[in-house]
Amino acid sequence: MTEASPSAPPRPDARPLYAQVEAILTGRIVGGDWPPGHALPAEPELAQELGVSHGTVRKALAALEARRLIERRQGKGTFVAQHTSEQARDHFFRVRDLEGREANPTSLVLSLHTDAATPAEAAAFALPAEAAVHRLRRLRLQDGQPFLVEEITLPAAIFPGFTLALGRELPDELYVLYQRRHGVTVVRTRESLSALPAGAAEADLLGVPPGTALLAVERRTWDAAGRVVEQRLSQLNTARFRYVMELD
Amino acid sequence: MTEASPSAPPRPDARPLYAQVEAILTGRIVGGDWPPGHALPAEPELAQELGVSHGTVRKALAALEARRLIERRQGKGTFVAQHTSEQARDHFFRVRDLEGREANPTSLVLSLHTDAATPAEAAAFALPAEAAVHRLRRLRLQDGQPFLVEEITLPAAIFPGFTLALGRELPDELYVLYQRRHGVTVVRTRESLSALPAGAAEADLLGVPPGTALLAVERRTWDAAGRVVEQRLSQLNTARFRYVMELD
DNA sequence: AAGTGGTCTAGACCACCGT
DNA sequence: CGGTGGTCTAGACCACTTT
Repeated sequence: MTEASPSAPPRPDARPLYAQVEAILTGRIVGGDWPPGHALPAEPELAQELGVSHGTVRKALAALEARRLIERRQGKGTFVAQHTSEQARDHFFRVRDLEGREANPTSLVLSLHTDAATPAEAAAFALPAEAAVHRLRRLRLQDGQPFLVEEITLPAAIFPGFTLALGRELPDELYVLYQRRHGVTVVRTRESLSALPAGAAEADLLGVPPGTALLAVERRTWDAAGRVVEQRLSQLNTARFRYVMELD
Repeated sequence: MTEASPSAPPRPDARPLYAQVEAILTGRIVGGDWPPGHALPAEPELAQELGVSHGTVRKALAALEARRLIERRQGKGTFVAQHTSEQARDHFFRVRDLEGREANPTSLVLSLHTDAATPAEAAAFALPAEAAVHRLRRLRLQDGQPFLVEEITLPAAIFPGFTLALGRELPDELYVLYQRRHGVTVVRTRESLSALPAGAAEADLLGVPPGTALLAVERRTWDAAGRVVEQRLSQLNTARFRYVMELD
């Protein structure tokens, strides 16, 4: 830790100590020193190693917990967060049925191939022009009924050799797979919602008349290192499901 | 504060001290002991009055700040939150233009009258059957162009004598008005989004062809005391504006 | 019993704001 | 300058989990 001695003259580090500790621990987690599920050192141990007090370590850990990078369990320890299907769906998948219950959909992969990024995609991902991206198109169904079409774009540089079995159901949430297979921990998304009439292809897939009003969700996704790691366009038939948001 | 003496036998209060302090302060704020904008006692003063340490008071205040019930300003003091137009819009109004800039709309009141709650409304507001509710219909415009129609329902018991000048622009966000004129502090909303074709009346108001896909937002609103204080249905033309959501 | 995270205290010092 | 909130420490004790 930077010295806090009374005579240190210029700029040790303008941020408070707990913020510095938070940054150090964030770096170790996103850098892979401690993989998902791994236990962090105990609080007194961290305090001694970093040369700060117990309380300062706890304040940093509280911030990491709020960002969902770690999980703390009394009596057991502190662990790097594992993305589980339930957590990922609960947190980032805002679709609920008309009674407010969470959807529990299955996924059908329609296509997956790799090609050159459009200029807009290259800009969004901060990639060179025409860098390789994977494009995934899938249909999500509840009780055998399709209700959501998604087109997902991933930079090949971040997801080398990304593969999925076509036409097969996906058991896990995609974000779990990103973490387990590619070390990508999703921590933030930004979504822009609009309403649009169903095109011929989407109408066919969703089993609705062309022109039916659909809810379009354009999502951009960031990982713990602050990189844009995914873009997706989802089109939702809101006859049986809604997009639900709580603000407080 | 409940005694924490080592010999207190049964259940003083299972919650941690800071949670008890938070509950006490919440009660004073929502009860009106300290109106919006009023300064709270200084931290050492609160600590002494409640018989807890400085650190415990600070932890409770941090929770109140996270809930946006108070604002702390270093060197000045801690104040009961004032809803300002900017804050209310920023936090609860998720509409942005296509470049991500915040909309800065004006409002046109189309109608305002009082009648009997529907059974669904009575249930939502926990009111007796056919209790009085105010119904407000308004149009929101940006640069003179309408883009949003809203129907707002308020329980008359919570908003006695609610009035607005018809056909006039509203300078302030409604939630500011709820707090200033009726002592209602909005702290939470839940929104359910769907896509639907524009009806004849909405199409006419928004200047779009009937059947145009609109984004429908059904909002339910709670105040700091946990009461449902508002329901509204907003219909948004997403040609120029989007509903934007950040999750992390 | 030992080790973990969770709570609480008492006190020091700093950064900012007003007079 | 005195008063405010913000940071940091050292240590005590509690609650929970595992051995």
